[in-house]
Amino acid sequence: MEYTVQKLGKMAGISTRTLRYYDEIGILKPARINSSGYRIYGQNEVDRLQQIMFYRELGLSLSDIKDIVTSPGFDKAKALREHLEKLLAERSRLDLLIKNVEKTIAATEGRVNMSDMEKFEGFKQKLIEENEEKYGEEIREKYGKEIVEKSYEHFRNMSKEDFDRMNSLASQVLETLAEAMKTGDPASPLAQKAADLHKQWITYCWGSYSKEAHAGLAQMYVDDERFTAYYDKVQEGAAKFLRDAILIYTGMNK
Amino acid sequence: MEYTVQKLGKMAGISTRTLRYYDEIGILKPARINSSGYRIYGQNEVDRLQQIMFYRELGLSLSDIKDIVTSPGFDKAKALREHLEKLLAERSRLDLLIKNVEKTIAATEGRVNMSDMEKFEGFKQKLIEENEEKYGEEIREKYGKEIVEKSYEHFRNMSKEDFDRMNSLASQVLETLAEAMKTGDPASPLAQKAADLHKQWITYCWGSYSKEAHAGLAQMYVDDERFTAYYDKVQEGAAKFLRDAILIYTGMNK
DNA sequence: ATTACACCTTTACGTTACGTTAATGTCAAC
DNA sequence: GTTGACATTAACGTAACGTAAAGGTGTAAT
Repeated sequence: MEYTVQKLGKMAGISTRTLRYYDEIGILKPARINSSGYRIYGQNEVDRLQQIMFYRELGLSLSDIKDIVTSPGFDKAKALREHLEKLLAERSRLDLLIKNVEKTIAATEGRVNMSDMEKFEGFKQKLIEENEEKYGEEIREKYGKEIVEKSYEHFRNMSKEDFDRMNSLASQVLETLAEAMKTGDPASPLAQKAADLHKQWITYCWGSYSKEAHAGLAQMYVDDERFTAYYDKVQEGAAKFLRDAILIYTGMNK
Repeated sequence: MEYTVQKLGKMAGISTRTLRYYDEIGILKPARINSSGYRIYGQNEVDRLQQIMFYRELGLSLSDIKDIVTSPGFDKAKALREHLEKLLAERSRLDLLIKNVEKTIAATEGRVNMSDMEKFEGFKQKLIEENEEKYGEEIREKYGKEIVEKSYEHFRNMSKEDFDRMNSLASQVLETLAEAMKTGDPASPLAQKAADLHKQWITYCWGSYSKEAHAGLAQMYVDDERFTAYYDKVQEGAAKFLRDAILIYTGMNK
């Protein structure tokens, strides 16, 4: 049986370009060239191509494969062992890369979260200021700028552990809030626990605390839909419930 | 502080060619070009180069790095996660390659052993023929060529299981021989068991059996130092002991 | 005979991240 | 003025093909 490039290529599942390339580098030459210059392959070439494909699947370079298939007495086992060494070295290199990339991703996501948080906090501070305006000049004068400055400062100097503890507190708030809502009572011990956790969380965030700001923030959770959405993912009405609990907690409900 | 290509290259531990290339692909352009056409880098460029080197160590392509360092709002975490995906895929590919190469090496070495065995057997047959000449024409006429032909044929058609069983028998011969030698008596049951195992081994090797050939081979174990060495690794005198046991077993000792 | 279409050919650029000449210009020192 | 260490651009080479481009061949249908 004789084959042209395309027939042989289809048999082996490779392109005609590949066959021409293999001819070019002398790894698989056609049995003969016909009068029109066409490459004609025979059974021997099919066999050799199968060998080539086999070694190629093992990831050997064409140069190595050439040595193997062209010199009959070639030490194939040695070539394979050397190839294996290379593969193992490459895998070690990859393992190291993967570890480092994973570490970097972790750090980067930390940073991204930090950065998002920073934005979030900045936004929050701005809202607090706006809010305090509603509550009156005297409060803003007393806490406003000071809190903002301290908060920014605090946030920038926050350690990884502080950050983790802060996030942990944030989830605890959500969890406790979910439980507390089953009681339906913002004055219930569980609801007050949620308010207390929320206070701790604020303290971590801002590095300082004041009832007024706390109550102001709580009101904002209801007034600003962006916050409402955040807390209402626990359950509908969660933002309102938390505000009520905090107002009771801070004694600002009277 | 200002740097020329060489100074910056030394700082970062890279070649001047690399810096020119980075300029060419627009990943790190010098702060300015002086009147002689020299590239002059400043602090910003040092910082950017450090970033580039960092991502390069994580194995990212320069094209990806370019995106990261040239557009400030680029989603680095996403790029890293995608990169990680690629790395993990590449490692899976490597794992598969490694497994296949290991399997191939095992098979190849198996084949090498087969081939070595074949040579060994061919050599043995030759010796048997030579030996039979000593024992007389009539035996060679009767068994010689026939055995050789059959043996070759048999060996070539041997299945993997046959081969494994044969090797298993070979080790059993050595084990039993070691035990038998403690008795010191080639006529002892254990020594006769060794001789019997050896007969089975021969039957597996040759696909046929004759007392004469068996006894002839046993004598060879003593006469030819290559065989002597093989059996004497069990203990000194093992080849001689085995020959005596076989001579008794075959009844050729009288 | 012409035409269409599938097949064949060679030549050559593009891919990645530079290494390596080659040919040539610049700067500071002797 | 020359030397030697620097700088420049231009160019090829690397691995294993993919992808045109430009053109010849084989055969079946018109």
